[in-house]
Amino acid sequence: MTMTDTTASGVALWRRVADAIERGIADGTYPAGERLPGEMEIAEAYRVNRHTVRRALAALAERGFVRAERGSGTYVEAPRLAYPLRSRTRFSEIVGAGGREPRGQLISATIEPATREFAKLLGLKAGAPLARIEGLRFADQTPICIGTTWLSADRFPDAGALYERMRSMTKVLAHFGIRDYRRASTRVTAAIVDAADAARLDLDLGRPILIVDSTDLDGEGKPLLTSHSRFVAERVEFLVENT
Amino acid sequence: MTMTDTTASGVALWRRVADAIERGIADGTYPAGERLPGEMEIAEAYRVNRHTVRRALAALAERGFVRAERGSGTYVEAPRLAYPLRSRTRFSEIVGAGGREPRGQLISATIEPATREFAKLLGLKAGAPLARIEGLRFADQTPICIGTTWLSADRFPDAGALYERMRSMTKVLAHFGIRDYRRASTRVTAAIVDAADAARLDLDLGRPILIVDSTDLDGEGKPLLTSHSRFVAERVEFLVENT
DNA sequence: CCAAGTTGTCTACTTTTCTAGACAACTTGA
DNA sequence: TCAAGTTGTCTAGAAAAGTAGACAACTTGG
Repeated sequence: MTMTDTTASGVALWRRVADAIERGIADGTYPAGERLPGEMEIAEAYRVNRHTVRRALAALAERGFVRAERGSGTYVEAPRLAYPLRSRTRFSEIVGAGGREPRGQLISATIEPATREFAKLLGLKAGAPLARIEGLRFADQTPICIGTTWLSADRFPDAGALYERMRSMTKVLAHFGIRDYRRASTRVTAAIVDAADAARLDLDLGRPILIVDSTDLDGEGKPLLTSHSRFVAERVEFLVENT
Repeated sequence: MTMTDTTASGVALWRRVADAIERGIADGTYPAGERLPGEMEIAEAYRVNRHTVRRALAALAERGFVRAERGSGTYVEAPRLAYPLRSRTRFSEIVGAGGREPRGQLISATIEPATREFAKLLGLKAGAPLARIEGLRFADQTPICIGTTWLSADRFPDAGALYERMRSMTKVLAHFGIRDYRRASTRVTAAIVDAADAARLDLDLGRPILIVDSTDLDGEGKPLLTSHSRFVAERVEFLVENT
């Protein structure tokens, strides 16, 4: 594509460059995490001044599509995943709705006795066996979040193994005959990623994460599971329904 | 809407004004044929210089959306209906595809004996009874064309009454079990509208029309009907598939 | 450490867009 | 016929967008 466009389109040059680059990001020409061509190179490609390219990149950076690193280059940030926080929130559905491929990967599955806190959350006795399932979730190849889920090991035997096979908590619950469940509470905070999560999320140290603590209820309103998820802040944006 | 837009959007002021007016035309704020507010009035409404408004109107005029008349005002030209001329050409489908509501209205339905010419076209004997159906077709409230259709009165009894009820030739044919048919020949010419058509098409005298003569065949390749349509030139543009 | 290459920032200039005002040419309705 | 209101066309200037070049600050790889 060249910018040898004599048509007075009424769209600024820098905007056309920005749009072109954004298309390149969306269609995979510039994959997430990759380095864009240098400003000079882009300027030559579009036959435009370097400052015009900088204007375009600044606009893209503002929107979170790219990130400039002095002395190194400008890098593609995966477009943020629009993540609605509703009572019926399913990772796989949300990612799929965004036209991306959801994937889950088991990190660990253990059984541990319920603390008083978890027991209260899940309506169990303290010390009751809990399955603790930790999973890494992707949209396409991009890690989006790490989620730790606790649920009754008595009610859901072998939940960890099932998750490993099915790669989706929704499917695990369906396996136990639970066709529908809903979000009872959602709490959102932010923090700096710790080293373990940073490595798994392919994230630099010192970067922010969004933390979502939630509890889901089954059809009768009984607590089903509770989870603690850490989202890469720069890869998602939560949409809160204000009804 | 005001243009008190401090966001550096990268879209020229005149373009935003033009887009706003175009939306107004599309959504009926400025109905086809109506006079737009004066340039000064538009300029004040959008808090913009009159020359900027003129730039916007010039762009719209170039695209055929409006027509300026010195001393009088600027008038809305209905956006031209993109009308592909294919082997499978259905008025209702084409108009519907353009997001507009197709409508047919019967003008007259008579039975007349086939002239030698029509007999040859339709593969009938000279003098065989022909249904002659004249209809006015709209896209939304805008008259687009008047079509006169001839078809065998023996094969399609009461075609006129059916058309009056169904308001679509496609549906009339479907009623006789004809699920598909295709355009055999299409001939396009132009002329000046006559008084009778001008009145029905809500068109000034002296304005041009596009004349389409066509014959449709059924699945076995036998002639089904032939028609003579007069399109308001300024309301359609034909798209010819160059394969 | 150094050289090459990158982004960040500054000044200066040109070109285009937008604003401002005046007046001509024309239409409309009283 | 005339006055009011419209679009068409000038000139002029201010504001914004784009170009051009230089150099600083920084990263990377040898």
